[in-house]
Amino acid sequence: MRVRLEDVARATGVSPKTVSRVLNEEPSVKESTRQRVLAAMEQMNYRPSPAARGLAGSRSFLVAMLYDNNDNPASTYLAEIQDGVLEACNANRYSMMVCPLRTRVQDFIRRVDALVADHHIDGVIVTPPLTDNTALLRRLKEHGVPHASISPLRHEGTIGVCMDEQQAAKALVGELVKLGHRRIAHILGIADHGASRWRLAGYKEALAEAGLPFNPDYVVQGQFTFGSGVLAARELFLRSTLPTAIFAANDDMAAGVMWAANERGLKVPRDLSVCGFDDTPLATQLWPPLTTVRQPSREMGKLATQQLMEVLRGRGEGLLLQVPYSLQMRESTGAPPPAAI
Amino acid sequence: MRVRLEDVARATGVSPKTVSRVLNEEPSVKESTRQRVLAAMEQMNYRPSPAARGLAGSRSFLVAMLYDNNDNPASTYLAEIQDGVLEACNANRYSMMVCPLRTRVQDFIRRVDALVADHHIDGVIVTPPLTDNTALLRRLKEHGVPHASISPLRHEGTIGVCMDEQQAAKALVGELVKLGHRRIAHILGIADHGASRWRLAGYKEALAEAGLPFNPDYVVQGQFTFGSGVLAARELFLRSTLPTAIFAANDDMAAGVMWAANERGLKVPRDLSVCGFDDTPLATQLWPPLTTVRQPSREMGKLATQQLMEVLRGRGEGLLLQVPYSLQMRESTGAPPPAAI
DNA sequence: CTGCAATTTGACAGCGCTGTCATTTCTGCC
DNA sequence: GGCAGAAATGACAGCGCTGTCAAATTGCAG
Repeated sequence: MRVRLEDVARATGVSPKTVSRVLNEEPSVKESTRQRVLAAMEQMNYRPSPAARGLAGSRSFLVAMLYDNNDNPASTYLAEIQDGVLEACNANRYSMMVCPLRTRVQDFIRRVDALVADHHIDGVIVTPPLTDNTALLRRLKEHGVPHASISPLRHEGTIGVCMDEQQAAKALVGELVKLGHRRIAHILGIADHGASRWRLAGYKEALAEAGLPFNPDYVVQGQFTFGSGVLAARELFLRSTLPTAIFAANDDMAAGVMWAANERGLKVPRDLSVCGFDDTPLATQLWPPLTTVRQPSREMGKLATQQLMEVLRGRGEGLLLQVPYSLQMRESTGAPPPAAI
Repeated sequence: MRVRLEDVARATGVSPKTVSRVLNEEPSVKESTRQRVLAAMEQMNYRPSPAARGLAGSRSFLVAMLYDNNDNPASTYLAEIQDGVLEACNANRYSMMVCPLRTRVQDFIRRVDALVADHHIDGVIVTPPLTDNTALLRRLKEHGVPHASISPLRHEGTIGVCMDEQQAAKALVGELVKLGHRRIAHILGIADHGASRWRLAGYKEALAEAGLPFNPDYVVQGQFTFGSGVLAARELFLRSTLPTAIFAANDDMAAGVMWAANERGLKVPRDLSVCGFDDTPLATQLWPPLTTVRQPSREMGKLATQQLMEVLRGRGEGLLLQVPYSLQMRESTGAPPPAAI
């Protein structure tokens, strides 16, 4: 029926344990033996049973991807990350489970316990904003489960992948300045998300560098959602002097700004320049196409997972990689209206 | 260390096998015994080991969600379905794996074999367009793995969930007719997808019912993607007499149509009415908001999974449920330009 | 009460693999 | 050529649960 490790052992003329050693890439197997075993595995189409491995051994070959189910970042962002994580998992013969967490629910840490205890998870991929949830991270540590983070707020002692979002935001706002804008507003993301902080910091930095004043009236709170972008824009439109450009902390909110601009009869970019952050598919589907910062989410999921794999395979400590950003200057930004200068 | 089934047995004063029976909801356990066991499980916080259950028993408590990775429908659509599937799985103490399949690759059926053989998958959720992939379905049958489908083309002998898309499309196009449109174009989805067929059929039916001629020049091929919507619209704009309304087979293509309309300086809905299908988040983020048909994807994922569970639990055959559609008449549709009548 | 079938419970092996520790085989070197 | 030590391999138990089948218990008609 099923080809078992024992069958491979018999076919090769070695003990099951030796086959197990080959399977797990353990040292101290003679090269010639390893080759014979590998050949037999290949020839017999041997596929180890994850259940048996999980039961007998200390590893489950399972990785969980955790994400926040309340303050859900755009689903496209998570979908892309998931895709990358999955690819890296499969390439390393690991399986992936997805695990939405409702951090607002007091009990959410129990879900993590259950996940780790039930499935014997080997490692975890943590996505924003969970990357900065101390209760979660502490619990993972207690369980002894290693994790890799995607865009974590704190960089020390963390592995995974990040992007210099502050620099990117600064560069983006710098471009607005170059276009001639002097009154640039910003829509914040959810308060304690790293993304919000960095993007705000980059915004401030760019203003300072351009010698422009930081005007608190031009900074309004958003929630990373489309709807919050609409509301924030409406609020900005109440200012006695309108901004000539709005930098929203992500694309969804930028889309909301453009929607609100349409609602108010403002033409983008003639009357108002708009830019976002992330370069989700939405960015190029809007009219006019949205100026934004490309964040290679899929790649980031993959890289973070690869770093986790390094740890799981005991090949090292794992690194916090930094991926490059790239500005996507598109048609939603342009020179400010002449009257405004 | 870990609470095992044996520990619960000892605490209750019964044999491990009896505890196992309670765990698996098997019949022929005295009610009083069941209660005592359940109480002990609860009190000791017993959590069965999936690995051990999978190894010893015939069930793995694992469900796989399959999706096509070439002709990828909008990721938001899949993300919503996944969310629903996951919810239903968790509610039934099942775990879910996601499994992208590249059907264009000759070898894709091997991936299915591997999935089923390795993980001993109990059941499968199949999403469009895999729902109609005969090679896949045959293979699942050979493996004896039951599946539930989401929006399958063929309804006979299938369980899962569907929507009367043809009726929905007919109703939607009917609304365009009511608004006064006489020249209504349609952008097709990928040829052999059920969604494409039904939506085209509904379009034709509505035309017939309104006594309008079916004009092949007004039906162009799309691929369900935003970009293909742009191309299709540009093609329609080459017609000597422009259509006054375009019904795209999904929202992404409809967004493409609106983009192309902007590009050509056509104002929606003044010069052109546009509508789509699915009611993805995109629909309300466009300007003007898109008229479309709401498809409750998340709910559909959940319902299909529940039907699968019925089968897995041996409680019946499972049904093919039908969920209701609902028209979302928004601002992308309006009366045709007076000159065009 | 007894006998027999139906109900409820338990003993035991084994699912396919890995951890531990013992054993064998191979080195290099005096 | 023989020996210590390293390298390679194997024997065996057992991970936590369920399937099979046998045993004990119960219910009920006669």
